[in-house]
Amino acid sequence: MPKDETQEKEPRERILEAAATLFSTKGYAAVGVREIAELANVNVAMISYYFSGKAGILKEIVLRYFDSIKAIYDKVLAENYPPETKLRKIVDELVELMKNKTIFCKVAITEMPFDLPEFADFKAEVARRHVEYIKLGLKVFEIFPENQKFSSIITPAALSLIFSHFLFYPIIPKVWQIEIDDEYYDLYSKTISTLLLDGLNGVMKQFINNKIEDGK
Amino acid sequence: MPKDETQEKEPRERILEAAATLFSTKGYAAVGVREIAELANVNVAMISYYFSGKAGILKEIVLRYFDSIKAIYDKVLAENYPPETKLRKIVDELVELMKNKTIFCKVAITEMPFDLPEFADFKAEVARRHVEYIKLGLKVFEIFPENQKFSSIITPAALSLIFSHFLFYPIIPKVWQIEIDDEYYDLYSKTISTLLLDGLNGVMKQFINNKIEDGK
DNA sequence: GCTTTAATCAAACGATTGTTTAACTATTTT
DNA sequence: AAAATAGTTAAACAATCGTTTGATTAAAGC
Repeated sequence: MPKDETQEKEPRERILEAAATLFSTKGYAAVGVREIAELANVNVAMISYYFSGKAGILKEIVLRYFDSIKAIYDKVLAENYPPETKLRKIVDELVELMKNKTIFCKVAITEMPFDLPEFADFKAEVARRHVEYIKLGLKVFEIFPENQKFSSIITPAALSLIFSHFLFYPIIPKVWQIEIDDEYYDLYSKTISTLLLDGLNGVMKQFINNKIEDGK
Repeated sequence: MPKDETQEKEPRERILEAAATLFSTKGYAAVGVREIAELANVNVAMISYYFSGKAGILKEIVLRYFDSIKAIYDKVLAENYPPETKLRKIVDELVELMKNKTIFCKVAITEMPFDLPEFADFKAEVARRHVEYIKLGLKVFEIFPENQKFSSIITPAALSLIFSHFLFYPIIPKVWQIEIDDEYYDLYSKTISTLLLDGLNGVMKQFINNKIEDGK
């Protein structure tokens, strides 16, 4: 059997994929650089060489994730559909993204809740860059365009709703005896879309009622 | 100023709270035992003495979280309300739980997606113990009592929806300029309840339609 | 008051952490 | 072909990891 190393991806990409795989199952902090290097089939020093440190890998993973999100966002918003259709398309695209880039998405999402000093500036910058986008989106979808509190509740709710499957992933096959295939993800996408859209409709009604009660 | 050490909680509890605080912000794997001991104002050896290791702390945190969930579950299920009211009460109680035990809940939830070897058996056991409960709940709430796939989608969706605020917590104040107080949590609880209930109603309709399409 | 048990401590354990160094090979550039 | 750059390596770096040891103090049992 000839060595297929020539057909292997470049070292930098191998490191990124190996790291994403390990981060997604064990979490960023629980993974050592030697473990990554071994899985990527490179020398440990290559991590600092290409990413100037372990933290650099996570930063690139998170950036790639946000770029994917942005691409979906731009694509759907450019189309000329009614708000509800746009929202359903967004959900479909996000589920599709997670199917194709599962480990990258899972890493970006599961590391969000944590506040490590070495990522403080990075996170602030990433958050800043995406604020306008989130707000623009809420305006396009015609969801509480002017209410800060509702936005701060709805946006995380929608995102964690869409990604819920991946947050609970290692638990799900242990609890329910189901086969997770393309058919399952179709049902998943459709169900989450409906849950989100019908739910948002209800919240909109509640929002309007609250306004009336407040005498506005 | 006299030393108030006598009024301090017992060492074991201090360790638990210090660890929960640190785990919730930095994640389990990123926190060292010396950091915990320092914050708890105890000697490092006390961690192994009381919890037989760092992993023991996380196990107790997770167990306490599940006990709280179970208590809420038992309480609401024992009451005689229609399914929708029960579900809304569950959400209210869960939000209340998160307000009072924020760091414990956040730790239990944020560590769920990870699979560390030292917790493999523990997680399997915890999952096993709660399968019957989840299934019983879906039956009581009259939500797809017999459909495995829908259950496996809806249950994680509902949970991550309810807990979404805490998953995104460090991000939220950076993106939206809002004051997070009791009033905010009231709105949060009401909004999430509506989103979930109206969303579930929509999914139920979809479920019934699918059955008809399948010719059942 | 003696003995036993529980609790706490500083110190050291070996293992592992992320990163850097300096030598080396391979590839480009000139 | 010579020089320069890029890529890769094993080894060592200091720092930190979680845990254990053995001594010491405090509390409880009799």
